[in-house]
Amino acid sequence: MSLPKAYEPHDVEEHWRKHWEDNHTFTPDPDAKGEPYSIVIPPPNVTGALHIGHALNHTLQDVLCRHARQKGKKVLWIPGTDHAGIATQNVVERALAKEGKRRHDIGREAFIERVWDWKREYGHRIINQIKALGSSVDWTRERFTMDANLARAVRRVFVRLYDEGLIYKGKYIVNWCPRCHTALADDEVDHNPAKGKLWHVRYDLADGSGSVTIATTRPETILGDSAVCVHPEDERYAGLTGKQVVVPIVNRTVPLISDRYVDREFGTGALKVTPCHDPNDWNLGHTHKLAFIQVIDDNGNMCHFEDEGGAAKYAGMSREECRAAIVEELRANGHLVKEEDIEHSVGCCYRCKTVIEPYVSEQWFVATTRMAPQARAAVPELIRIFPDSWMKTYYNWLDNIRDWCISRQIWWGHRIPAWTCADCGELIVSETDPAACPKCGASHLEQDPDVLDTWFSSSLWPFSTMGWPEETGELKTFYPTSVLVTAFDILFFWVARMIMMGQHFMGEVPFRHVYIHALVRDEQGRKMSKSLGNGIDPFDMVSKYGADALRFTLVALAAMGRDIRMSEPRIEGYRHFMNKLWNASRFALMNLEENAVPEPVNPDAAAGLHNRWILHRLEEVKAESDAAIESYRFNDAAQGLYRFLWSEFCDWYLELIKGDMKDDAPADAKAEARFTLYTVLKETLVLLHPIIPFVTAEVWQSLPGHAGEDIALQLFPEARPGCLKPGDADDMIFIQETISAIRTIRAELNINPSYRLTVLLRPVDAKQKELLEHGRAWFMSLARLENLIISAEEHAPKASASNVVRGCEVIVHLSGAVDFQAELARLDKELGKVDRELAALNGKLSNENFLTRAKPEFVEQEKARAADLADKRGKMLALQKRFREAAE
RNA sequence: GGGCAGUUAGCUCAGUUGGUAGAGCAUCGCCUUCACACGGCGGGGGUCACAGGUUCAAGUCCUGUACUGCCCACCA
Repeated sequence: MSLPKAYEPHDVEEHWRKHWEDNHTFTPDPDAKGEPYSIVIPPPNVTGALHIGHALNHTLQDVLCRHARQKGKKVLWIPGTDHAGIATQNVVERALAKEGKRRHDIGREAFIERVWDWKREYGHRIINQIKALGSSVDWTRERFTMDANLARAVRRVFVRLYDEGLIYKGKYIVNWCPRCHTALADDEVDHNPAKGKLWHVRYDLADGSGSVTIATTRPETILGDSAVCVHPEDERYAGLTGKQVVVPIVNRTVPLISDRYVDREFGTGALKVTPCHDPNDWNLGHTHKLAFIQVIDDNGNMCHFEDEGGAAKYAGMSREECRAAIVEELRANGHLVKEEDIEHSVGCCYRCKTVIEPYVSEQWFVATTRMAPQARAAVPELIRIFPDSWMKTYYNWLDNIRDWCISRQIWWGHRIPAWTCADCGELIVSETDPAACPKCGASHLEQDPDVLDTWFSSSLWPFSTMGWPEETGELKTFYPTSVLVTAFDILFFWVARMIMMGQHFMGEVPFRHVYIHALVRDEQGRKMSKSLGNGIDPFDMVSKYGADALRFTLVALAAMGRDIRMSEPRIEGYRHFMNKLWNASRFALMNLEENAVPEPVNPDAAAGLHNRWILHRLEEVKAESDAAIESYRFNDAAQGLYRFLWSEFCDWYLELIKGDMKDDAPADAKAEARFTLYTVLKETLVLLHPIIPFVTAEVWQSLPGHAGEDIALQLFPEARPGCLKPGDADDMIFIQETISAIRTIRAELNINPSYRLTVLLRPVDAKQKELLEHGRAWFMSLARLENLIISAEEHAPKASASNVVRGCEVIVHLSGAVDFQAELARLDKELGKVDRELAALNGKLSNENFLTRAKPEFVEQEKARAADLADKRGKMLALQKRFREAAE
């Protein structure tokens, strides 16, 4: 079987994607043997597109899953998508807007149908993108957060929590988007800096004894004031608390209170309190039992209120109009003391950028304050977070948690399973749609119009996807999942809530590990975003460089706890690695007999030093890459394999066996090299497969004896402890160092690479001599020699260039026009290095404290090094002297 | 304001119990050597942000400073 000269990913990937899907390769049997290993995918927005962050997220999970399969585990990786309430609704609303319609024009049912249409049309796109990356998910278990089964789980959870008092309905001041007509979670509000005005307004004391000046950016809320508040220790206002003040315009008499919340430094140190229209004032209103006066409605307009002081004229105005009008009135009646410019931040709807309005309304809540302690206690005993620096962040959030507002005033999502009886007002919360009021029997029931926050269904994802509330085999086998892989930005919305729900409904945490990976940034370290236009589309990259190149890049850069800076040239660079692997494999195939598995030899007893060396290194690399993946050090795994394959296997091993592969080479040497080549390549392919599944799959099935096989089903190679031979490996490295020394001399003296040199090696002892003799053929080919003399008795000719490697003098005969200057410069440079190192070492060794207090074995090691260097220095000085004489 | 990271070669970054500072890319020189020019061989390049401290020994541990980035809270 022959492979094309350069790796072309496109067809290869297409073939294997289809193969894996058609064969249900990644559908586990829950009853099979083996330890279970499971992951649920963090479901991306169904109508979105995967960005590079998803590509990283999915690639890391895929590495873990493929690796776990290799370790004999039964692996379940569940794919799916999220309905993403507000985001999706917005997308569809925008599409409607193009037809000149708004959602209210077509009505709730028709609108929801439109969203489903949209989902059916665009849901495939994201699924195809997951497939393009090569993710080894179980496609037979694909889930969507609005699936019927998941909807059932949502209702079950809602009703149970309601019955237990952990879900309640209450008035609360929420972040309200007057345009979207929905409450927003705190984290759905963007804080944008804005230029505004700070108006200083005088409030007269009711007893006429003076006044207090407050500062506000929102004078329109004066209409809803129910107190003025100062800091209890503020001398400026000492003695005033407890008095009454008169709110301008409405002439309302309200108390002057004190609270430590007030910042004395800001404005005038006196704060007007509007409990219905500011979250902090809401808290003050409750602690000080103030009046709650609503003056702004759900559209952000001034609503109708009691006509105090003729204020009714403001009703119906927008917030902005009213603000201007009130400022004018204050100016006119002399209450406006000062107007100053101020830079402050304004909360805006994260979808539509409308300024949010704090608004008191009826909402549903989950009492997460009560669920938090148990979720907090799960870390780190039951759940380990990697890297553990995120634990503090997790604790910090849970320690400051507030109840979770779960109702959203939109249409797309899980509708709240609560009904109100139109006749008697009874509130009914039920898993199934009730036919009649259980209290009065009437059938005029109105379902709550709100839907649940998207994260509500997401928080059930680890068990809802496995069929809960049924007691399924999946749940029994695969819950809790092994690890959750996610970016830190949803640690709060999602991870903590999954933990709470898992503990509450499954009696067990939803995952054992949480691996928090990096954020992918651009070359300048900026977050990739659509608005900046600096995003790298992962699928452009896949089509240009192949999925493996993209995956390898992401994995190689995924150092724990650090962001990734991504750029296209980097991916292009790693594509070269795919090609290198491809060509190394081509070389192997050319040197193996077609369709014939090499005759096995005992790898523990290989005769060739090069074979013993590469087998030794293979064992080390196996252990290292295994350990690296198991401890989420993805970059270590990728870089270790990169180095082994390129710098050791290709650069040295393949060159070392070329002699063995010649027709006239001894049969046993050829057989041993072939088998070793075959073994090392095969096992390296398996080690690389979790990171680069496609190219490894393609090469694997072209190997003799593996036609038609799927590398995804191969087990992790067994350890061969008998192959670990550090001494032999070191001997091989000595030969490599010696070859490199000759090459360096050649390059630095500008001797043409094709010119065949004569070299003298003067070994320090018989063992070294024997070793060099063993490597004679390698010296001849890899250093391109005409003649090699290995003898301590032989002396260097005067016209020669030299170096010393582990005491062995390496002497290159120079003939013809010798560039004396070049060689002298080279020797000086080399000696300079030795001198500097030796000086540092001698300094250390003459330090009494070092000799007495450092670990003895370390002192010994340093002494040996010093002796080696001194020996090298002496030899080089002698060689230099001889050369100088020749030069004169 | 509270908290968390980071600062190592031109660039992007590794550096796991303190013990000779590394990789990839880029750069320079030589080479169309029969797997690969998406290649081979070789070279140059770093006061490990700064200042102290602990230690025989600090990129690594401690304290402080500066700068950068992020998270949380607040901005009446």
